Amino acid sequence: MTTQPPRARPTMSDVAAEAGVSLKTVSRVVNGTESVSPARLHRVQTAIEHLGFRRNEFARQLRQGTTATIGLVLEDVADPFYSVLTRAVEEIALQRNHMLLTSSAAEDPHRARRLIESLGARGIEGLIVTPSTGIDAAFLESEAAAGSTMVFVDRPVTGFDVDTVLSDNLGGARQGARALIDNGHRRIAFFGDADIVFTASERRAGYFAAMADARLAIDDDLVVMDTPSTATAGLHLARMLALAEPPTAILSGNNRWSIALLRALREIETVVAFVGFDDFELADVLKPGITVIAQDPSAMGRLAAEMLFRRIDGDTSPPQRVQLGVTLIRRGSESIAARA
Amino acid sequence: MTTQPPRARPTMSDVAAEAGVSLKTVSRVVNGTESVSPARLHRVQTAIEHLGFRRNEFARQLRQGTTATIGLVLEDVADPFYSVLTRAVEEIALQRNHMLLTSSAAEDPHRARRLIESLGARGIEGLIVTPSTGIDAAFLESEAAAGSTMVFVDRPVTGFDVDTVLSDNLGGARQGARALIDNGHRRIAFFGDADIVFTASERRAGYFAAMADARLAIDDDLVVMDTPSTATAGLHLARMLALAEPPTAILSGNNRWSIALLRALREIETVVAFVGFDDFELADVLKPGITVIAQDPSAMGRLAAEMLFRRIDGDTSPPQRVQLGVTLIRRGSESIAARA
DNA sequence: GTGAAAGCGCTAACAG
DNA sequence: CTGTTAGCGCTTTCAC
Repeated sequence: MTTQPPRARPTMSDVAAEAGVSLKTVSRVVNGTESVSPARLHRVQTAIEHLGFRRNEFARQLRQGTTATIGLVLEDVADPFYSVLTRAVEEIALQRNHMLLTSSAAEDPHRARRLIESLGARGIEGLIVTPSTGIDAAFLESEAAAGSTMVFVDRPVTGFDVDTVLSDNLGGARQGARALIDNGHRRIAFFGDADIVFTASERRAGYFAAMADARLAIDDDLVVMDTPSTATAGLHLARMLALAEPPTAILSGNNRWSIALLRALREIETVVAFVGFDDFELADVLKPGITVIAQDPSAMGRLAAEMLFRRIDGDTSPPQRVQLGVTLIRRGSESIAARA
Repeated sequence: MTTQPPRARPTMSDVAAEAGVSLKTVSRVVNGTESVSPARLHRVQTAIEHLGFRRNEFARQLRQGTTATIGLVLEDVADPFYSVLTRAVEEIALQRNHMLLTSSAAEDPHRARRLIESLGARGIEGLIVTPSTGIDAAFLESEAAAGSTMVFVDRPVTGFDVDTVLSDNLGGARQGARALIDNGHRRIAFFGDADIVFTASERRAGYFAAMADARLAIDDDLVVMDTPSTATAGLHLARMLALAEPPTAILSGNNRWSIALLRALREIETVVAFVGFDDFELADVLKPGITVIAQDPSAMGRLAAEMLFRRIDGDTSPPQRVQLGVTLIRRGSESIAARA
């Protein structure tokens, strides 16, 4: 067992000693800000290479009071919506020479809180958050007061007014429902996430609005607000299809419901008209192609990051809430006949 | 005597002053390591809450020489394979109270290098990397020597022996090709990424092996090694289907090729037997279900993170290379008749 | 139990 | 152009 000697990273003093110059001269060379005589410059550079010196960013940041790091807390990086958003934030951060600390709150407000505290303690300069449903607005406010600028994305936080980037959830769902109604459907089922989730209730409101626009009654039997799963999708479908007037179309409130529902529909070999909120890979390869209301997670991430950096740069204008449009992509599934 | 500018984070000295105790006592309370008399404890706690004090992690880390942060550099977080892997790494990091600095190298070795340097300078304790094809092994080695333990995932680095987590790429592709051969196919096309990509050449080798096992000749016209795109998928398919003996089956070397090919096949309304490397959402909803060779990105991430923390904890045993098995999931697309 | 003093590695301020 | 002297906010001796 050879225990390695603690290979201590060489410091600037080590370099200074090796090169026979002062600490400050090394600092000048490393930062390249001020000029140093060619002879010394060379000596220092040689020493740096020889020792394999790298500046300790922490010491520097401690001194300068800046960390060149931003944080991103969202529900789940493994979800395509968030992973695309993450990538967009990364790009902006990289442009600004900042690194990104990321973490998934997994829909758990306690975990979200812990993560945000942990990021705050690390002195991030700003934080982009998808605020978990149920997270304490007062906590976020105190955290923001403690130093890190915040931008909310995907969901707002009631009672705490900060820059926020949202999709037009209501308008999108309304548009999707209308596409089904325009194709002659009047019995349209809606599947959304638990209604405490902001996007879920907004989208349901869009569905209600479209139904009201067409003077169609809402049937509670056709409205499901629950966490998506293939099993529950199957149960609800079975229940609905056994109704005297079964639904002829489905409006799915999110990606995971769409996938669960399509899987369940396939299992019971049933075809109904379908529109889903959120685009997903292969939606165009299925037969018929699945019509979706597409958000632009990349644009949301980019915008949130840009807003954040504007604040970091000192912008003190009032907080703004930006709502991005969504796009109805017609691929055929919305126009399946009301009676198959 | 220094007047506090607005929004300055309170420090331990501020707390000490407010509570009328020494700095060290505050430190003791904050860390909870040593005992403090109840009276002072209370005074300090009150001061902490009153001032909204939070410990500056950077100062602490500077002093202790530890950052409680690990880095993750992969090709693209937006790719489901990597986003699932990321999530798994996050979980292990969280268990260990570490935060995660992530970034996408976007298949650009220069960018990868820049990111890794940037992470190294931030004093991360360890780094999990999907080494970009073409990245300099010497650079990685010097970076590792400079302090941060490394673990490679998904791809090895030739000439630099560190802990590595891989999938059984060769065995998986061989198994996939055999599934097609067993269904009577002899003209099997293979689509892989550019052959400088480790996983691509391994999988091609698996395809070659299966063909050799069955004493089938390789037809170069049926082997494509290129970056996936729907456009090129269409061109290659058109070319192949115009051959005297067109392929009756396709083995796709990765996720992106699978999607591009399925899209192109749908456009030209052609059905061939199909097996793809990497599982993907909705593979089971398509008709027929798409048979895949499934990797386990979550297990890969978890394993890589566990190996990394073992090293951080001081394990100095020789580097190991772990190969995870893959699973052939039969969903029907492999058994489409050789002549449609 | 408690506190004073000495740094961690770096940069800023101010001489020469 | 160069070096000296202070710190950044915290933990760590080592005294009391």
